[in-house]
Amino acid sequence: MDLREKIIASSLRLFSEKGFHGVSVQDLVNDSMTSKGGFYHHFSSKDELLYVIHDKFISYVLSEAHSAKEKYDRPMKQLHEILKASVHVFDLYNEHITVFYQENKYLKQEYEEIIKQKRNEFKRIIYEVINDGQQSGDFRESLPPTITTMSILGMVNWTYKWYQRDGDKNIEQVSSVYIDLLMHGLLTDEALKDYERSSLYAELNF
Amino acid sequence: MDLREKIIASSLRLFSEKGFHGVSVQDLVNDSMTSKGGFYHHFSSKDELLYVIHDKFISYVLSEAHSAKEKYDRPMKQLHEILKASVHVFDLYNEHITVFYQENKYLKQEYEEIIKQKRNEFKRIIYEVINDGQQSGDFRESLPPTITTMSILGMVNWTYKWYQRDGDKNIEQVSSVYIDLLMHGLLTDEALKDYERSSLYAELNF
DNA sequence: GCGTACAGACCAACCAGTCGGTCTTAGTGA
DNA sequence: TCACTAAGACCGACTGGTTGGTCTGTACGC
Repeated sequence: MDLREKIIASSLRLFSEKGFHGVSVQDLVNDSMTSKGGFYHHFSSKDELLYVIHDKFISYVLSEAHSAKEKYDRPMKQLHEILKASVHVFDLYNEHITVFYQENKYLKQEYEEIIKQKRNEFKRIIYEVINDGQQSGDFRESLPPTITTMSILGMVNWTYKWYQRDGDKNIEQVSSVYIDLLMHGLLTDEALKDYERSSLYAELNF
Repeated sequence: MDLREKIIASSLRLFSEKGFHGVSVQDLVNDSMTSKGGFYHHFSSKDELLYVIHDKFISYVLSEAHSAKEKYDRPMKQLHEILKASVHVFDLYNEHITVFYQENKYLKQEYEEIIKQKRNEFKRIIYEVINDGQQSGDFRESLPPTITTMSILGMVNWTYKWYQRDGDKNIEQVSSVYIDLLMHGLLTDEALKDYERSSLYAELNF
């Protein structure tokens, strides 16, 4: 692991524990066993480091969401796959996500705009699936798609506040509950029957 | 409005906009048109001000949740009422909540413990309703109550990230969607029929 | 000998909190 | 009624400590 990665690893641990403002560049430098010079050789500022962490996570979750969506044609199945993949990311990038949601207020405007765009794209993917699903008859039409999108995002994103890798529930159990709850919540009676007959339902892990 | 309230009002606006660390005591003092002396006459530290904001919100939401729960005996109806009341608080205390969830990492330990206790009590109320409802047959038993509780909390709490008082959706529409989604997600087929026949369902505002 | 990777002393800016002081108001006693 | 006192409310210059970032080096591979 080179120095740049060591600094990022230290910052992830320290930022997610004490917050961006609770950790000084000197703390970072001590923890990763380098120096101020070393730090500023790799990053132009403390703010850039914060941006790098943000971008690494959001870019990853975005690519996962895209490929999950492309895997199926039917909205019901797309949603299943997107939920599964997005929640799984919380297992891999738990610390990135904690920093992402805790400290995004402190991103400098130039960085903020790049991140915002990617975050909106993620939102758009889910919105489209909901919308398509209402048109195709998978999802109940009485649900307004904007609020529904935010409900789903809330349920999923909140995971970072309480989920622990070494807790008594694993991430597949978590995503199974989200999927089960949301499928019952969203699907029409007929689509729900289809869903419960499908292989996707069978592989849920309670 | 006395000076203490003016300082709190300024801090709510500035903290929720720029974050706790993005606002200095001097900024606060300028905005509320007082002085360092005035500030420290009313608050022992910047941290105490942060605590006061936290406590005001969490104490309110807790009392609302308690009285919502006491209003009915049947878990299904208790949940309906708790969701409605909790989401409504987001309309009243939007700025408090933003500060609460954004800056709770930076609460000093002495304050943190008081807040944590109240937050856990809120969690416990929902957990109990879910648990009671599974025993009474209102809620599907295949859902693990812990993860289910956190799913609900996530959906509700995330509201602060996107809801705007002057947006095109009002808070009753938001809570109606949450309630509709969750009732379909949680209730057994029979309980759902009961629910849709009830007056609570009739008053939902889509 | 030249560019890249890193070291660490140093600095200017900022910030939470202090402290000596003023102004207002309420109470008291003659 | 008025002089005096005490206390609470508020003021703002000042301080000690911390922090992000800079700058002058140095070691080393090519």
